Amino acid sequence: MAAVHTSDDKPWGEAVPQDQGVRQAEGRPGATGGYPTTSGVKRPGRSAAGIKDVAAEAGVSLGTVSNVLNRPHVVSDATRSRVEQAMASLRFVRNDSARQLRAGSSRILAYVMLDASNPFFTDVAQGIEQAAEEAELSLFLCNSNESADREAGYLELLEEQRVRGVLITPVDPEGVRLLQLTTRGTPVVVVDRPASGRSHCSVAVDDVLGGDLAATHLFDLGHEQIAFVGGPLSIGQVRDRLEGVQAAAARAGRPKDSVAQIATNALTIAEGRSAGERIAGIPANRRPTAAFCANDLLALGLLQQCVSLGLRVPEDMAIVGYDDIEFAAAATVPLTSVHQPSQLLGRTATELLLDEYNNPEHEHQQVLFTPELVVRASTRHSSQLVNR
Amino acid sequence: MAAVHTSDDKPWGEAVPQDQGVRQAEGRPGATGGYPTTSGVKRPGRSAAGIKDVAAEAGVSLGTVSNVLNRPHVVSDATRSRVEQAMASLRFVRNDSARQLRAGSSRILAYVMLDASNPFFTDVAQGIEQAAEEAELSLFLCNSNESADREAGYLELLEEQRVRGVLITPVDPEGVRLLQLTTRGTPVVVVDRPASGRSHCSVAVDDVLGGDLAATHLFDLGHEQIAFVGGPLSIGQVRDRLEGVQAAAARAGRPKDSVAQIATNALTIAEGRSAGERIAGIPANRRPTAAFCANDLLALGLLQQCVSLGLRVPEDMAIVGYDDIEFAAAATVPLTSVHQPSQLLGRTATELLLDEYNNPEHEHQQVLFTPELVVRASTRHSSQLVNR
DNA sequence: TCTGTCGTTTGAAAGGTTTCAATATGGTTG
DNA sequence: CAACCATATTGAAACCTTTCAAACGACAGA
Repeated sequence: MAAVHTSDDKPWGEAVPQDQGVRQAEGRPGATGGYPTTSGVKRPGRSAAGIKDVAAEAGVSLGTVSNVLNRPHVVSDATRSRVEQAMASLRFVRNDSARQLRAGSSRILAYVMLDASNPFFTDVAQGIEQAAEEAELSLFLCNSNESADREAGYLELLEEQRVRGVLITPVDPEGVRLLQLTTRGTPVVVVDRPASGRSHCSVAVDDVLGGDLAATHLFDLGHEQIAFVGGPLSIGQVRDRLEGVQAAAARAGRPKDSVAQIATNALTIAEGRSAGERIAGIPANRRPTAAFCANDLLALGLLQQCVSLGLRVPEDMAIVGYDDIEFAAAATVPLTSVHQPSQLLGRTATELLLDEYNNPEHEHQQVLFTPELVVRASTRHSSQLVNR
Repeated sequence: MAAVHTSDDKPWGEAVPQDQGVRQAEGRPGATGGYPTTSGVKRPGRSAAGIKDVAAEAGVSLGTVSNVLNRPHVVSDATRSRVEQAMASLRFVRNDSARQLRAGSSRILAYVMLDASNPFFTDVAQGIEQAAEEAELSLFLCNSNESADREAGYLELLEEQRVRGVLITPVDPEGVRLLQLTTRGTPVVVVDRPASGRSHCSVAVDDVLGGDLAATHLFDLGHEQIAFVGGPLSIGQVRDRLEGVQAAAARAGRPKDSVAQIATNALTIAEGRSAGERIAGIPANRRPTAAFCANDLLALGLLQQCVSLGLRVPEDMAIVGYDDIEFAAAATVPLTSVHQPSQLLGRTATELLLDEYNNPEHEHQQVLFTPELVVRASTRHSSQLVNR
């Protein structure tokens, strides 16, 4: 029973082979070979002392123990400490399922995020978390990872869990599930998209304006030909930002073809690189001199590819991103980007959610924030290097 | 009741003022001013149709409805569809608290992550999520954000929720709470740190070896003086990586002072910049010609600062990071980095957790993966630009 | 017609907590 | 000394589901 496992026996199911060696030429392989494993023992097994056992141990009634848990002030100091001691010695852990079943209310909020690996959304999550903490609520993060199925699964789960409320940046804002939630009584706030109907609150940033700001900035700098890098257009944010670009072009009296659309399949770094390749492939005389990317990931990929193909940024190619994530500001050529108040977005969404829960007079709102352009070196000639 | 709110009345609690205008000189302010809000109406109110109501509506017994939910095959087609119809018309949502209370088991896993905004951990989370999905379990993410309090709060909550298991990259690996969990019967797997005791499984990467790989690489390239950028040393990973560096130096027969320690207060981009400033401030003849950073965030900050202060990378300053996050590979000067199999880490941890739950013979294991050095342009002279 | 079998449905118990009206215990006041 | 009060504690009901032994009905075989 207390045997020590050797590394060739793998008691925990499928083996996890380790790819090893150095990826590229130079490195040293280091100590290759599998992973050593050792073992501990004992499995305590959920003993599950309940409130009842605690009561018995402390020589009081059920109700008193419950009071210690929920209304400590009504119970005398002596009894309370006796009960607390009993809890400790029995290793009592309150069963939240039972509590919630009886009490009806949960202290949990959930944020179903579109893509946990995009720093923009983790920023939003941070804002939510702060607001939740102030309200003494806990936050669970769920990553739909842009899969509608996963999103639906999480929504179902959260509904069954009777969470206090759900914040979500939806894959499909028109999905039935979202409506279902509110219809059946779980408050929902949509983050980073205006709500489609009037069935819940939403908090978003004016993406059309954001696109406009970016394009106007580039036109003001004298660029005649700019590229809009982004896609697919099924993503509302992308559509809106492009619309803003076109509005800016129109307002500035530019011809329709002053904006070249470079379509991408997703808003990722890899797609940004691919876009960079395509742009660099355009003959220099017809090549846009500036690119506005639908988000910073694309912009970073684009930036990298341009530099690696010998285009200078911003001299040969000015770049504007969107979201203003930390990595955009931290790029070797710091990126000009359209800043969204991401934490504030999260905080506001949470406050709306709480209001919906607490305030019987609550009425759904669509809050729209204003984005800001943050100008950095990627659109500013190096002669005027005033970074940071 | 269906009144439309004007923007100067803020029914949802504390006002959220919007900072507006453009950060730096160039931009256009765009449409400034507050946010317009509109309102919908109606609050459905948790009506809460239960299994009982469904049974009544469908004219069957409680047990039958439960069977439809849990063992659909035992109930006749006719009854089943009748019940399903009743569920739909009553908008029935199964109450998971009650289910879990009675059934005892939860289908939820949780990953308490150290820092949701560090891509390394979201990569780990991705691996966990995949493995969880294959086992038909759901994953909740909790962000301790490097706060021991928050971590403790989450652990308590998860324990009360009776989740199936907890994966965690702990702030404090020695914390009592962690022990408590396992003692009381919630399976725990520690991720990215070897478990301290033998009370639970752990999955980690050999950080000493990683540091060794990095330093050896730099010494092999001919660097005489290298800097180790990282801190605080209270973080185990940092200690180990530094230890690896020193081991490499010793093995290569380098003098003790061939490694300069540049201490940081955290593993962030900002701290990386600050380290860069300090390094650049060293007189050129005594300045290290290479830096190994305890993680990629530091390395990115360092890279940016060096370039902005006129040091060429890698010619004047070679840089090696750690974690090999996507942004490291995507930097304008792609970063050499010590790769950790982050997704695999998550997947393996999950498999260990499941084994602990399913297999009565389970014994705790400490799995250690081997890191790999990925060489990129930040340590390779541009003459041999073979990036990817 | 009786018995046994199979597929379906039922009824009641159980799970751990919270809530609340009711009771017990001392202590004060008139 | 009785009546009253405040404070502390109790007991039982309720929350909604799952589980499982038992009941049921129909039907085949004897």
